[in-house]
Amino acid sequence: MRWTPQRRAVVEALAMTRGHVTGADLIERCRAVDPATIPSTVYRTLAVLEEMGLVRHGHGVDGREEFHVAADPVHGHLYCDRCGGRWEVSASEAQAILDAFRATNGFEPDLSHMTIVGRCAACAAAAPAMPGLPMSSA
Amino acid sequence: MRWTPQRRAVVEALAMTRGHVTGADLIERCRAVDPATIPSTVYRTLAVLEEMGLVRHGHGVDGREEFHVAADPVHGHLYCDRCGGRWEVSASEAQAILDAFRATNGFEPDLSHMTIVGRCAACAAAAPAMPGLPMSSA
DNA sequence: TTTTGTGCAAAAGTTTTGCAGATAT
DNA sequence: ATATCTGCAAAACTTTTGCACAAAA
Repeated sequence: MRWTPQRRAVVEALAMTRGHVTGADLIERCRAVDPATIPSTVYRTLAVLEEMGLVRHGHGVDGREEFHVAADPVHGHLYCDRCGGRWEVSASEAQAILDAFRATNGFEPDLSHMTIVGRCAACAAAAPAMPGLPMSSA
Repeated sequence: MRWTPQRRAVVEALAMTRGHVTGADLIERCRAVDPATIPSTVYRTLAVLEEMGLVRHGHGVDGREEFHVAADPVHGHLYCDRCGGRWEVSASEAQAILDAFRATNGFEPDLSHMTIVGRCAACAAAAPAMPGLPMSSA
């Protein structure tokens, strides 16, 4: 594994991010520093970093990949269907949720991988999703 | 709203599907019946049907959209990171999970929207994900 | 010096859009 | 009759790939 300026740039851009970035975002951020940044290099770097375990990815509401440094404290993402609000669930808050999954079928979810879509408390109260009635989707 | 042969075809293809289909899949299925099927028509039809509440979409492990008829019994999807296995969680099985979310922050997740990635019971036992150590990703 | 990574350009794949002509109602 | 769809073609976007050249070790 070679430590090149390009890889350094990607890692720095990533480290400078609180939270997640899409590939396209990251390219932008790298370009802000070095306009000569090449997309394929960024994606290839991300792939290498992920293989090394330094970076991980999840998916946002729209399904696009979102990258973050693996060292980040693990947390889940919630997205409200109705108001568009976003929340984070810390690992400790998620404990009960993980337990519920485990109890149901022994599955150990990686809550940080996929954004959880649904209704926040306020919106659920304002417009409860009726069984059978669809929620509007992202 | 006009009931055209094309829309009928999309709805029929969708109804004939047990479970979920990606847009591309659905186009294939329609083409099997009518080779003249046009992608944009299919996507536009899906958008209309979703607006009408007849169709809903979620996201697969890779983030791609997956469509299903809204009348389908609601269920969640689990995907194991390690063995690639897939499981479904019925609405009733998911009850405890929903309760856990609710208890944590009042959020009402739509478990059918996003595939939950993690480790199945067997894989978790075989190779527990160490805290801080990344799981390999999809 | 040799292996590994980069730049570039092009492709792959899904989904969207614009517009003229067709069609359901 | 007319507002609404469809077909077509092209674009928008993200991500991937092939290959010759460059550079890290």
